Amino acid sequence: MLAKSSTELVRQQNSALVLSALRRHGRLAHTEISDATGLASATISSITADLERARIIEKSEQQATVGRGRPRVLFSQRRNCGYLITVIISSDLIQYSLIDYAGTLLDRFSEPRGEGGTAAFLAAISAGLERAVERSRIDRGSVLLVSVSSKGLAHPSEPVLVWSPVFGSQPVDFAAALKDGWHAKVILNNETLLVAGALLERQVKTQGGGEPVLAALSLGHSIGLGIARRVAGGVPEISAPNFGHMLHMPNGGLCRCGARGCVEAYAGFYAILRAAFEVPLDTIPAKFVPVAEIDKIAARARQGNRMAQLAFRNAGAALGYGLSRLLSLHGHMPVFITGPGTRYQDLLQAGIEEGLAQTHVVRLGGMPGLTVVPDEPSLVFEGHLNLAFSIVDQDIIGSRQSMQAAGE
Amino acid sequence: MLAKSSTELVRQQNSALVLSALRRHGRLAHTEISDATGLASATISSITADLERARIIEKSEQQATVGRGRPRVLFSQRRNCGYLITVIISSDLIQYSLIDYAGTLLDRFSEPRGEGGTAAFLAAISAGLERAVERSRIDRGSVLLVSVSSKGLAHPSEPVLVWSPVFGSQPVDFAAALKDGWHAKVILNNETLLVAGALLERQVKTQGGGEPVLAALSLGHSIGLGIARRVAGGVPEISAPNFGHMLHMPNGGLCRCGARGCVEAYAGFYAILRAAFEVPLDTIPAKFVPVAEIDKIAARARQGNRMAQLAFRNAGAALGYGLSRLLSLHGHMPVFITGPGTRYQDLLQAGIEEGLAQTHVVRLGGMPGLTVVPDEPSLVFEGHLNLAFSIVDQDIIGSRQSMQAAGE
DNA sequence: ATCTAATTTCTCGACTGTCGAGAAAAAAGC
DNA sequence: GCTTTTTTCTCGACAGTCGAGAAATTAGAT
Repeated sequence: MLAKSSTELVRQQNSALVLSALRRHGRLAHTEISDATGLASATISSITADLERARIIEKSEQQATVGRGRPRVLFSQRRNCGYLITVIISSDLIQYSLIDYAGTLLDRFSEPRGEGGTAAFLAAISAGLERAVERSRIDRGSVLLVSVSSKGLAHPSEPVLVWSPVFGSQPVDFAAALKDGWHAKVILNNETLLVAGALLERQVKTQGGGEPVLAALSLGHSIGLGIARRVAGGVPEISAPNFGHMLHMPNGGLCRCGARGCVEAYAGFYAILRAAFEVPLDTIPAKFVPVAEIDKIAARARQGNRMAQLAFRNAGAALGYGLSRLLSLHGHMPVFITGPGTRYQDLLQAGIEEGLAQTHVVRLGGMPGLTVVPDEPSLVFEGHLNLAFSIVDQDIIGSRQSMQAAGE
Repeated sequence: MLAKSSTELVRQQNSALVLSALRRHGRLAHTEISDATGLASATISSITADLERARIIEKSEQQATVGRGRPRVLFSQRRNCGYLITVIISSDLIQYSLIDYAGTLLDRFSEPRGEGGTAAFLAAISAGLERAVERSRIDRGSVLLVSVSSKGLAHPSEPVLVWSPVFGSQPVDFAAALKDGWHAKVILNNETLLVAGALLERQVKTQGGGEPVLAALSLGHSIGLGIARRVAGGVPEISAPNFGHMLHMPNGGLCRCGARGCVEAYAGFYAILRAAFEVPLDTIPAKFVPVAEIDKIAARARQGNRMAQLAFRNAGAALGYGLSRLLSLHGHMPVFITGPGTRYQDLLQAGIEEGLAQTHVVRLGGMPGLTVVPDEPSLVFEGHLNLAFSIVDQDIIGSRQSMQAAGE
């Protein structure tokens, strides 16, 4: 069923539009907002007045005026309107970042990821969040959103990790990490989903468009994939399919997930290690492989060692076949490769292309663009900010009380 | 970028809401529309008055009033507001249906699909369309939409068949089938996409909800797949990925598409034939296999013939592995199996389940629901109507002239 | 035959929103 | 000090939704 519309929703939508223009371009003047949003000047006056009264945005201190005419009044988000904490979970560390409403990074620290079960893990995160607010002397209640990312499968609507390399199918509910005194909403997303979102937003910013859809492939100990698509409504649609554990080969090598023949069981770091040393494919996979170990194999491969070369080539082929299936089921799209595994791109490339080349989609639409994007951590952080602020802004605008009561 | 909103769009949205309620439930009274849409009674008055003035809806002739109180006034679409033609292309026939704006089928006929290239094909369709309007003495100009369906890959936005079993990658632009005097828009969709859309709408109607996503799998000479998803906005999102030509097995059997190892090259009718007779897998596939031929193989399989059994089982496995990949990349969802191939479900089932069972998604989310839905043709037609009328209604409402000028 | 209750449709005024035009503000140049 | 230029702000017109209650119309009671 379609949703009904009303004049209030119109104002909400257009307020969101103003706020998102401010996010994208930073400080803007009245006229600039009007240009960016397409709304009439009078409408901008009305909306900015509302937002200012609600203490969501503020007029920046005057900067040196340039050119003649009435000086511009720049608007920007009120820094202490609220805060955002991002929690980036990787295999060995948990990184916490505190960001104010204007998007400025206030604090960042990492803590080693301890051993133990999900309870201990959640307790550690809970402590980390407490530490984050205490270090900056910020009221817990003013944290609007905690944005968590991890590898693995996130529940589509709840902040629950449905499957992860570390805890398997034992669910982890991050909502439980917030104790009393916190009012923040908690969201959880797959890491590579955020990367895909960040890449799409970068495209919008630089080319003002470009292809409307892309995939991000993260190579490392595990294999991550995110898809981002610009869709009619305006809000991009991002998802993180279970690519790493899609079937590559029936009855194939044993994977960390317990299944057989997953893509990861051929292309993950542990799989490359296994293949290079000709360990039987049903060997229980290594919990963790230091990058140095794979570097050694890569060095041998680059020196001509056949077995090492084959390990990378097969890994590439698993990825290529997997990508060909991705393109078959999601349509043709460019692929951006990121993660620690990109340093072996020279050894993987041939296999990837071989795997891709056979399929009908590729024969029809051509080889998809394969671009290596090295700096995964900043993409993840960017993705966090994009997604988190769009949610925070939506929530703030949605709660009409804040817009009206604050005006008293 | 988000889209800007305005009060006019609000009216558009709500008018569409009223029209879609009318589509779903048939004739409705003022109060019923209000209940169905959630709009205030006064708003319904205003909108229905507009639509009536624009000659889009009309008050039905009074029917026997029941119960006391002021008698209801029922609204329904004005039949001759415009017409819709559906063109359903199958391997041997082309079926034309003429439907009025109220959704009543006025005429239907089929013509054999001739030989020849794309030009001859388009000319035949052009003639078929002419015949459709002439038989019912309808003005070409009052046909609002021609909705075409076919197997194969449709262009995402244009009515162009990008790949089809018959014409291969030679594109067919159905817009060219309309000559002078026609103002209709032409849309083209994959047949199984329409099936998926129809199944989703049926779920909405009966259960008022149910799972928000499903897949339709059509088994026949070729393999079709459609995905339908209820999404926040209200308009369902339907797509037809290139499932049949997704890679099933690297360097596998030759497919009609020219690639090797496609799902279809193992699960299509010609593939079952090839496997049952132990013809080498790189044999050029048969253009067309009569169902009777496959029936014979099925009979032999049911009588215990090993080779025939294996042919079906391998076909099932190709489908099962393919579906497991679908679930990996699109999330867990129930699958509805349709098409002529459903009559061999008993022989395919085991293979399908075997192929599905191995994967991570299935181990996590359980075996997906597999439901056989026999009557594919009516699903296709239903899908045509759903999609076509939602577009027609949108267009009619969108063209503001019709709403205002008609009031003179 | 008339009155009352029930039910539905229609209308009015209040409210919220967008927009265009032009007034007001404020700095730079002459 | 006046003019030009540029930006912001304000006003009134217009479009839309909503709640309340009036108007319409029938069934049943008296």
